[in-house]
Amino acid sequence: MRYAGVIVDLNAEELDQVYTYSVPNGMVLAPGQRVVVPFGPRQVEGYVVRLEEQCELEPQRVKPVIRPLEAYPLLLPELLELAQWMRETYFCTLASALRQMIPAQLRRERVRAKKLRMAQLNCDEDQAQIAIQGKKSRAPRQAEVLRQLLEGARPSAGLNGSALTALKKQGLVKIYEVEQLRSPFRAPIIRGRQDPELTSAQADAVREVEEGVKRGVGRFLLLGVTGSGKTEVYIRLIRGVLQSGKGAIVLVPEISLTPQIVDWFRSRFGDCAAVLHSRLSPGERYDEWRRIRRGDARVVVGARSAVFAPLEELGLIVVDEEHETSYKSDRRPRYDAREVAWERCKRAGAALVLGSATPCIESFMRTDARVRPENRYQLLELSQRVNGRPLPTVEIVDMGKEISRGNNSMLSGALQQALLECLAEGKQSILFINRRGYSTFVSCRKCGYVERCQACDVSMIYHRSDDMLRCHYCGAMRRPPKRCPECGSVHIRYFGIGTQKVQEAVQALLPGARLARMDLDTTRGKDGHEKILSAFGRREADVLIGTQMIAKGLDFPDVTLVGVVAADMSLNIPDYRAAERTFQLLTQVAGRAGRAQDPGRVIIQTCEPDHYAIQLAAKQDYRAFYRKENTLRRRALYPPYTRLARLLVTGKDEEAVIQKAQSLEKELGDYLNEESELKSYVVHMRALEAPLGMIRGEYRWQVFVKLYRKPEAQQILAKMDEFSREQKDVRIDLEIDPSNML
DNA sequence: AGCACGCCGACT
DNA sequence: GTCGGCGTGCTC
Repeated sequence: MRYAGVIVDLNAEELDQVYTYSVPNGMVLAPGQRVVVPFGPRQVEGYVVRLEEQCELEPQRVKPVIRPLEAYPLLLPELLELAQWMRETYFCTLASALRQMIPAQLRRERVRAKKLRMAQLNCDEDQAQIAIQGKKSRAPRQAEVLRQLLEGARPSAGLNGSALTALKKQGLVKIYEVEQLRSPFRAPIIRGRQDPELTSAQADAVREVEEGVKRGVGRFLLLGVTGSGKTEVYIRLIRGVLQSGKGAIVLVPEISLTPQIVDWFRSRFGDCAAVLHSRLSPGERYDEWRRIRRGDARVVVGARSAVFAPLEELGLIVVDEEHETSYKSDRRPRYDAREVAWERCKRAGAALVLGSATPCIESFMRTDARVRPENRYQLLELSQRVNGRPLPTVEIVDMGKEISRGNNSMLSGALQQALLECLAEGKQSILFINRRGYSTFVSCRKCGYVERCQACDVSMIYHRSDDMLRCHYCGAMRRPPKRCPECGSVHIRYFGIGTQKVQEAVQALLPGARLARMDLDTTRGKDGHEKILSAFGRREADVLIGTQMIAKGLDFPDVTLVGVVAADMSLNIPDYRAAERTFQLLTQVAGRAGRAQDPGRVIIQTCEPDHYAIQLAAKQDYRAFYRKENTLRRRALYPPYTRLARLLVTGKDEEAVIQKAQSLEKELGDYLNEESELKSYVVHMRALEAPLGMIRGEYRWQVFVKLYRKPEAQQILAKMDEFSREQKDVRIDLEIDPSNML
């Protein structure tokens, strides 16, 4: 008798164990295969994790496997191991880790392979000829089908009809089905695009990775200024991996997975490339996944979850723009794709390359020679733009001085001048506003009253298009007041900077210019994002005005001017990463300018011209920023020197939320007193109202725990996770080093 | 996670 | 009397 160890596909703590089933005679199973098993009074899907000859349980307790769901194992052994690691690291059930590794629609059989019915002759040509003659008058459809099959064509009609069934019955044809893959690629492949010659710095980086891999070094951080050609390094590394018969995964932030990027990868790797992202239809996603699983596609480009792509022989994982927050999952399990990538690479003997112009502080710290070798990243550097194009010149404009000079416009004299020149020269410009929302709020000039959303406790934003105030968080709408609700004054002022106000100011300055605006409002439709960018790329607009979302993306060769309207907006939010975010944003934005022949010009407007994040972004000096920021983090005991864990308590009942947060603090304190050796790993602990005390009508409190980064501290995190389990009245969510502290 | 069982209150 | 609310226990 054979037995199968099965993880049932139910996400509950009590069920997070291996159940043993007997394998009926004649059923062939392998680890990684999905099965249907009886479970209590019903049937559930499960994953076979191991096969055994022996079974410790009494025979009457063991039930047989009902059937396999597929004829082959969906999960590779390597991914089964990875799921085990995720369970321990992210405190999730094995079932929920395994769920990340297959297309979601596959569960409960909501998606199937698309089958194409095919027919082939089951007799020799002479017999077919005789049959055609015999059927010509009595069964013309059958004769036609046979004739087409004889010519080697797929019968054009009647593949599902009675003619074919009749032929099959007579034994003249065989009917079979093949899996038809739904390809998500729209454009035909443009083949034969030549790989360009590498610069010497690019070639060095490629060589260093290849040599490092031979010496057993597995992790690399590619620090490359914007426009230095990191992608070409990735491509060359992938070519090497393919040559050795292995495959590669390229992770990119979801926002950069545009059809252009996808087509571009296709043009370099042809059918060998597969793409996995959220905009694929369930069928497309399943079929791309199948192409990878079957080994037909060996280069996978995708967002976060593509780190689980079922490539059997993995040689390389690339994480592009590694500082992006989207690599951390915002749902349970809250995995970090960069960590998962490394664990997977270790098991597969593959190399991991993280690339960015502005790596996150945590990552860059690991390039330090003092870091233990098993945790260290080897640093690779591309410090020049390709073709020796200069970095754009960056000017910082002090907006405080502008106001004291009497310029109340949101566009400084320098920026106005530059916009005029840029338009006169027939070039394009980009204006960047780095925070929707925080901008156009309504306030009273007399008493300072600001209109706020009652449900979310943030200032409401004025939208000129429909003359309404909107809440950025819950979408609530209200008419702006004519008089101040506090003091009755009529001096209501629309304060701040939004994309619409900038658009109006620019239109007034450049009446003939064509403007395009890009923010959450104008990109709402399907591919809205895409449409605006490609229109701008086709030069259908002279000035592009937008938020965050234009900081990344494609090269626009005709853009010679980039203006940052208010650089300090993201600087003053209560988050220890505010300076890092601002630096990253400004550096990325500045990199948009002057990517072709013309030197670029960047103008940064700010009220804090001396802030190091702004100064060093202007100089595009990542290393200096790193040194400064690293020192501050060490002094203030912030990550990477510590770990921040927070239990976020949310709920509609304010009293219950506050009480729960405070009792959590107490329970955790009691636990630490019991396990006194753990206490020394805690820097401090506090229950506080969250910076955004209310969102969508729910109150928010948090218990913050700052821990030293020691393996022993994991126990404290496990305890906190235990506290975060199902509660009534409130919801509790454990986040570790949250990417958003609000 | 989801189903059976069981114990209580409210009704055709 | 019976229907159905949801707390409790169990699943190889």
